[in-house]
Amino acid sequence: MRIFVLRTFMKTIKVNRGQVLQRPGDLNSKFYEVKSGLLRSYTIDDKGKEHIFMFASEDWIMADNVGPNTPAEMFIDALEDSELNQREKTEKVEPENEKLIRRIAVLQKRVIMLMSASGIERYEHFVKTYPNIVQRVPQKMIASYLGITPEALSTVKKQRLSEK
Amino acid sequence: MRIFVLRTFMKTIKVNRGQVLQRPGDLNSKFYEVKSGLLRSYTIDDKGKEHIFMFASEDWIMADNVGPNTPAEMFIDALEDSELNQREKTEKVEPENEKLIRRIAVLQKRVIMLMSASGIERYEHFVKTYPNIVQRVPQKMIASYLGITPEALSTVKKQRLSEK
DNA sequence: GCTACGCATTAATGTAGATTAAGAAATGAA
DNA sequence: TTCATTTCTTAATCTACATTAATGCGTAGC
Repeated sequence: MRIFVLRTFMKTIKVNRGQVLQRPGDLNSKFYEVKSGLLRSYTIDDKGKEHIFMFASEDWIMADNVGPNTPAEMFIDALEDSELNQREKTEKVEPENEKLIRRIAVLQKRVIMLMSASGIERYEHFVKTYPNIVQRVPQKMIASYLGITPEALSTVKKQRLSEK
Repeated sequence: MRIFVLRTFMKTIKVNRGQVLQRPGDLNSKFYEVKSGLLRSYTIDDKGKEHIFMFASEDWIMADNVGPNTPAEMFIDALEDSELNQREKTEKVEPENEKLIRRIAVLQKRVIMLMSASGIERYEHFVKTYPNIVQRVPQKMIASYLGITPEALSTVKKQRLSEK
């Protein structure tokens, strides 16, 4: 039993192989439930390289995990002719859900960083995002979080410093 | 307004720096809301190397994202003396939440794999987990999902094959 | 049936970061 | 404060994977 009556503007749509459903920067507040076919989401980094974030086949949900009315981070397109249920992200969400969605957004960013950014770039992103954590834990734990060795972090930090 | 009255056996606890709250394999069905202090979760790979999955400071929630009554994947310990609200994962969850939690579990696994497994190991895990996807997309997209180049995947697959 | 384009494979070479090791600095316990 | 332990830095060497490039293959379109 649900308490919120969701005014869900659900629409069933058919898309062809190759069709793009979302581009980075779009204020697309939709997500897609795959009834048949196959979708993919991916980013393109500064070097022009594609990084696939996820595939979604039958019964999976495909969404760019950013809030509604936040510019999209990723491309979404169809790898096969597909049939989808399209819904709005703006459906009322409970506060409990909101926390989970925020956690998914953090993890999405983390995966993208791990796949497309160098050690020093991940470090700089971390420092910007969690400045308070940086001051409270030893360097080697930050290295461990970033997926590099403390030695590499030390070396790479010095290099970056001397460049400025 | 919530419809489910959650019988939440919430308990406020204090832990000292260094104290371990959870070990891999534990059937620990608890999660922790950090009131003060700092927690960390991490795995140890086959080579004995630590990989920090997340830090949780004030107002963050620390949880090993596996279902209740599923053996834990990670260590959780305190990096500072901390005060925590401890709750049970077994609180009633809505089906909507359940989907989100499953997605978080998938992402958690993905991050751990990216940090601690080699390309070929990630490939083998992917094939085992999504055998149907493997057959439906070109190799180069699987490589992109895994975070390696198609060339590397091709080479490494051949090596593995000749070893068997 | 061709033709062309995307895909897979292979090999040569390059590089970010791992590993190892040793000394310096910081931190914590007594 | 002192001693011991952990953490950080630096440097030399090593390795997994990236890059580049060339070749052959499969398949969709003509």
